[in-house]
Amino acid sequence: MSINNFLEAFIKRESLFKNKAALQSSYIPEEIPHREEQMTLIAKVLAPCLRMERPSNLFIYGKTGSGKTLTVQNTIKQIELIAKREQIPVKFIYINCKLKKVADTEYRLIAEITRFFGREIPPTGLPTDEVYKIFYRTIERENQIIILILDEIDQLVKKVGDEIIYNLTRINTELKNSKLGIIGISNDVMFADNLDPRVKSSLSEEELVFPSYNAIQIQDILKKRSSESIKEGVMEEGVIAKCAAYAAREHGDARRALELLRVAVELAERKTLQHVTLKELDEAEDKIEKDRVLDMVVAQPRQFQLILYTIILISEKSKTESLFTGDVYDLYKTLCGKTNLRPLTQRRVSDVIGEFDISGIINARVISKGRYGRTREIKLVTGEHITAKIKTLLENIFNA
DNA sequence: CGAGATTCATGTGAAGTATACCTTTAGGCTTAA
DNA sequence: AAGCCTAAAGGTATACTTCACATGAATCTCGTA
Repeated sequence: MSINNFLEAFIKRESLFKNKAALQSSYIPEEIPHREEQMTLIAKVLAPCLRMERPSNLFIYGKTGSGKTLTVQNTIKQIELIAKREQIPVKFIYINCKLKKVADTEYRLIAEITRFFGREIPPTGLPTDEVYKIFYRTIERENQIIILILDEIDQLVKKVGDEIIYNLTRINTELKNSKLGIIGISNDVMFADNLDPRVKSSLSEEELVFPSYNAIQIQDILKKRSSESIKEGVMEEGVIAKCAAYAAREHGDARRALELLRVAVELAERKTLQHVTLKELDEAEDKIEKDRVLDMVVAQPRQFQLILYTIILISEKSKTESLFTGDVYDLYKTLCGKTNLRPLTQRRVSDVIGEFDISGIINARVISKGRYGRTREIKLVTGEHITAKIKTLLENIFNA
């Protein structure tokens, strides 16, 4: 079939979607099922800002895909609406702390916040307290309430310590015109326990836990969203139930379930099918995982990619045996010679492996082999054919 | 045989270095009066 | 003389290196039964 034919056919064929946007992760639905309680609490905590009072800081936990971000955003949207109508100067700033090169250090976080007020901050070069001063001045220019939402705050604190949060909460004492409230969102339930008690008490003046969804609730969510976004009768019997079951298996991650559904329909559409069957669902699960990992790999710096490549090579050779930092480093060094890359030190490589572990591409555990020293035991966590995909991808990068 | 010492390979923290980028300042040149 | 541009000076954050010490269980050592 020529491309032209394909495109013609594509236009004539009816889409299986009614409103695809409703399945995308950026979509904020009008209603969030099973989260009424949490929404009211957030609203109660934040409400004082409509009277120009500083709301209590709020700390939220819950596993990924339990609706934390969505619920917060929805509540904010409503408050913003009222604030706008009543001309109350409330400003919400949402920042995801996980994003590399955006908000993963103290400097970058403050710089990023300040950027929300239209003030450009150079990527490096200024002293950090200078950036703080710019931040003060910018928000003090006008009388306003600022609510700062720090998503995945655990990642940030894990990397640079809890002093930032302390500084941020303390800013209020120095502000005259404006007021700052903080909402921290964390996936890690244990996170708060490792905080400095002072920081902890000031951050979690109010606390809120999002329980994971169970299978029935997920199914509920899926039904609701799919009726909004997908045409009637497209989903074959049992597909949604299966989709919910997949998600429930993963501690009730609703985001994942919705993505699964979307991709499954997309796949069916691409195959010019009229219905989505369980087969597409399985393929979708595979595709999502593959895309997620591959995107992550592509985004890594060269050195990181080469280290990952080494790990894949070694784990291929010795399928069952565990592999250790030393082996990786040796092979990595020789590969560096071939690729014309200056090898990093073992110290650094050790850190890189640690970072891979955090990002979830590999699994690295520090073990002691007794008489034979101490090292990290490294395992790939991706499935075999995905690993193969990564490998060819990396080979292309290094041959080019 | 078992408790304690030893050992190995690398984890990990602190301090130092290179690089890239920022602001300030001091010329040096141009321009207008 | 005032204004503007440029380059050097002095400063910072970040990624990485260097140095030095910490770790923890398998193995070894040696005293004891």
